Amino acid sequence: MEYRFQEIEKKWQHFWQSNQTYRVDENSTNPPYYVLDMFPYPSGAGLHVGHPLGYIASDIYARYKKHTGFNVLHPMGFDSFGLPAEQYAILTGQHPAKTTKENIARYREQLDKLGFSYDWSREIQTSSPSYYKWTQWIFIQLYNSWFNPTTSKAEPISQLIQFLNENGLSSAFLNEIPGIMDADIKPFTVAEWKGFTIEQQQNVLMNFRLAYLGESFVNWCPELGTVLANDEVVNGFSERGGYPVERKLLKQWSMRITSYAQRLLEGLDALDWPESIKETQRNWIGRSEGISVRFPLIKHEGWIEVFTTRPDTLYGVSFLTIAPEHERVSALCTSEQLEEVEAYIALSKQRSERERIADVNTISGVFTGSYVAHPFTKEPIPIWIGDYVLAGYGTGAVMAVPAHDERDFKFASHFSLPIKQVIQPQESHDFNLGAWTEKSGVLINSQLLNGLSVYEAIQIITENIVNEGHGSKRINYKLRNAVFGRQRYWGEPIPAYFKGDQPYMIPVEMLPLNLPEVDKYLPTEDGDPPLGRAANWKFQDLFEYEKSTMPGWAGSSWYYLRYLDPSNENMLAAPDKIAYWGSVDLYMGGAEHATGHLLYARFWCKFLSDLGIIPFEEPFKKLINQGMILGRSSFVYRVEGEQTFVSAGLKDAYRTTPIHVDISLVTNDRLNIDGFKSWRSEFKNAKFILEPSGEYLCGYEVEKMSKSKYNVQTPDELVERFGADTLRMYEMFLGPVEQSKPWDTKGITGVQGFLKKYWRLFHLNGKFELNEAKPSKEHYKILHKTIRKIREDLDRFSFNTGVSNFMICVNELTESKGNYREILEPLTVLLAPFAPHITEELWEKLGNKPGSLFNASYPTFNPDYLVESDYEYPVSFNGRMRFKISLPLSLNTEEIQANVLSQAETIKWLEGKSPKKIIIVPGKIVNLVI
RNA sequence: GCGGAUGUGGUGAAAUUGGUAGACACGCUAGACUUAGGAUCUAGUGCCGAGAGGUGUGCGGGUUCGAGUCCCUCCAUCCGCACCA
Repeated sequence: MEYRFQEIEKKWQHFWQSNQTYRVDENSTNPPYYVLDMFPYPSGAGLHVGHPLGYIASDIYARYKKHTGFNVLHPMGFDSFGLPAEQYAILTGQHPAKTTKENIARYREQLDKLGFSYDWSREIQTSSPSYYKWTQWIFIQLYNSWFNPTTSKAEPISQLIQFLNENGLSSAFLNEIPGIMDADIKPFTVAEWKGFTIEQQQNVLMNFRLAYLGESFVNWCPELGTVLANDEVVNGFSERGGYPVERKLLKQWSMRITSYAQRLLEGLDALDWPESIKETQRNWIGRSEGISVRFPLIKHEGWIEVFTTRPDTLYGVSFLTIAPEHERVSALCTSEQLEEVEAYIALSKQRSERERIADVNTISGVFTGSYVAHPFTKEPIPIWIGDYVLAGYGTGAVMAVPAHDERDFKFASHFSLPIKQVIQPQESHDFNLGAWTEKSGVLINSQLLNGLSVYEAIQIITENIVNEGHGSKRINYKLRNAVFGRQRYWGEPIPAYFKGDQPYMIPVEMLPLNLPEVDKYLPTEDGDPPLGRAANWKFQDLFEYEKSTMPGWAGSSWYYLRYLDPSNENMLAAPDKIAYWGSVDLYMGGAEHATGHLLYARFWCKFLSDLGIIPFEEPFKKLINQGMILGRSSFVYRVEGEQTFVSAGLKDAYRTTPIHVDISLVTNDRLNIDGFKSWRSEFKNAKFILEPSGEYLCGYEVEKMSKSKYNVQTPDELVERFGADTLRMYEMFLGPVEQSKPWDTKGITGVQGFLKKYWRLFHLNGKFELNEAKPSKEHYKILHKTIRKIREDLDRFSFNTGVSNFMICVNELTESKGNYREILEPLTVLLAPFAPHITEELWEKLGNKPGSLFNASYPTFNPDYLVESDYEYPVSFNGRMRFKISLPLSLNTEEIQANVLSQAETIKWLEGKSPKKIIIVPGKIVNLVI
């Protein structure tokens, strides 16, 4: 009987759906296990074969866990707010909700065809009000919280108010608070605090809130008409769409993620994540330990504070450089320098972020005319302005030590400023060519530091700076607070309204704040975001609502929690359900979210944990990044000036132009000529120069999958031709999940052949028929060897070798006529996670209850069946294997040696010499050294 | 520049702790069955060599009885960050 995969797959998909086979709840005595895929954004293009790669792997693992006695949560949903749907809406006038709904339906249909074990009763969509109600709720909690530096935790803002009532705000306390460095807030006493107006007090509190409205330089994308977070900007262009991005000073809703910088960094160590992702996050957080040093101004009040990690070079300072945006710039600029400085600042304002990045090597700057005094030598040091200093990092000012910093060196060389050596470098180093930036060498020209190593000098000078009141130790982070408002329509409304300039949160009982209808998805004439078009967009008909919406990452920052209790109307998820399932055990998804989603989700998780809503600090225990699947484009070669196409093997004899051809017309590089002719009218009368075999061979190239390259492979088409089980196994067979690889259908027939062969094991003369006798030891051995390997493979997520091991097993069973019920029944359970449809069918035919396979327990490996009496020893001479000899495993080292030495082969290879040494590892190898 | 990862046949790859390199699959070659199929089966297939044999995991070196695996130098490719003081 033929393996009719289409019939079988349809039958079981229908069965699973109508019987709710994959539904899970908390009423189980089995331990819980949570397997999660990064939910997709439902784009108009649908899924291509790259998307399911991770889904298949996690589905196999989830099913495996289920078979081995876990209560497995394996949900799926859609990240359904976002720019593409809105861009499409602007073009067509169609409501984004409509296209989103259609796209979700299409995705769902494609996913269903692949036989995933998702519990769809838990489906969530970030754009549905019942979901974003809780996204808004979390936002309000963030607004009502601050980060207490003493406890390193988020606490209610009411506790801060109480603290300020009792203590006021000291500069020491202010210094300790991570994340508010860039805010302009001054210390005050209790009396001053109490004397503030309510508005003044609120303005102070705004500097502490974890979700806050603040003025800062933001990434503004004019084309998209919205601000973007740092991770949404790639090399000065928007990640979505690739439009230019500018710096702009704007009042914006932001997230004080920098408060959590230290905890986000520390938390990484314990995570079972790929090293590259952890490293990327560490890099993005960018912790650096150093000291801030105050250089007193000459002829002005106060000082310039710089941040440095190299205080050992303090005696090598020859000038200070401050950022063009530095707050003291205009005050410090003397009248002689005014014109030049103003011109420079105007120029650097004009330069977009993109230009600055593209133009790193151009050195520009200007002298302010003012000086500071060196804290120890009291020598005057000129203050320069340079745009290589970033306003947003450290103090926006650096002490320039040209001899030991590459950028300072270039700046000094360009403007002929002094270069003062304070570390004796390696002899070979030439100061005409560049700075000595190594942290090695002996200090010179540095008074009390002379003769010390760099490390010692850092310790001593730091102590002196602190003791003499010139500065304090400081830790800086590259991580910036994340801009949270988007001037777009298709996102969660920010649940705030305004009385005058003061924002207020709407009461949580009134959530959700529904996304209003608008006539157009464009900004208003006054430049307000699209929500400005909504009729009466006012709280209680009086106070204007916030018009920005939340960014794409808002909904995805906590969705893993909603799956635990998706329809709860009273809280984001019930505490007992959160306690039962816990955090995600296995998270599967792409590496492109390293600094976006994965960092924000960790931030919100820590916040919710501080609030006591969840009992864990990290959302995802183990993370696996599935690799990208690249497209494999096919080409035909048109002879120049003709409608003649020459096969790839013969093309070098002609002058040809390669043309992309739709990969659906190509099988194993062979062109479907008739299909090609009717593909496009211009090829209707095409002529062909064929290979001697009579075939037309196409050339190929590996590129990104894209419509314009005709290399997009949809899973639907392959499911149609080969079946879902074949596609599932083939995607796994391609190679390790973590690895990127080109898509190539070449090998898929091999996997299909395997399933056919497996199917044939159960059939004799076209009928389902098994050998009911007791299997031989040999057959048990085949089975148990496979059980062991498959379990090992699954435990280390090595799905590709798993598929291979199934092939080996079926090959061996076929060869040895091992069609015993006692062998094939456990094998069917073993294979079920990989190929759920064919195994369900055979499971039923074996006489089991339909649909019960999912709950069957996984076969266990019995070592007794693998006990061997003999072993084929490889015998090596000088490490090179020459021949094999089968010996009983019971032999000891001496007996093995005696046996090997008596072999004719051994005598031949010894060539009359006697071995210097004989290494024998029983059960492993024999090696003779001659 | 800094950080991470990866280099193995014609191709995708395997080799979990140092112990038979290339499992499994594609492709290719030859053959069988065949009114032909994108079907199935058999044999072969790293490279050089007629063979004996030699040689072989990016290059060069080291440790070891033994290295794809450990150590050092270099090269290439991919990814991330990048004027971060």
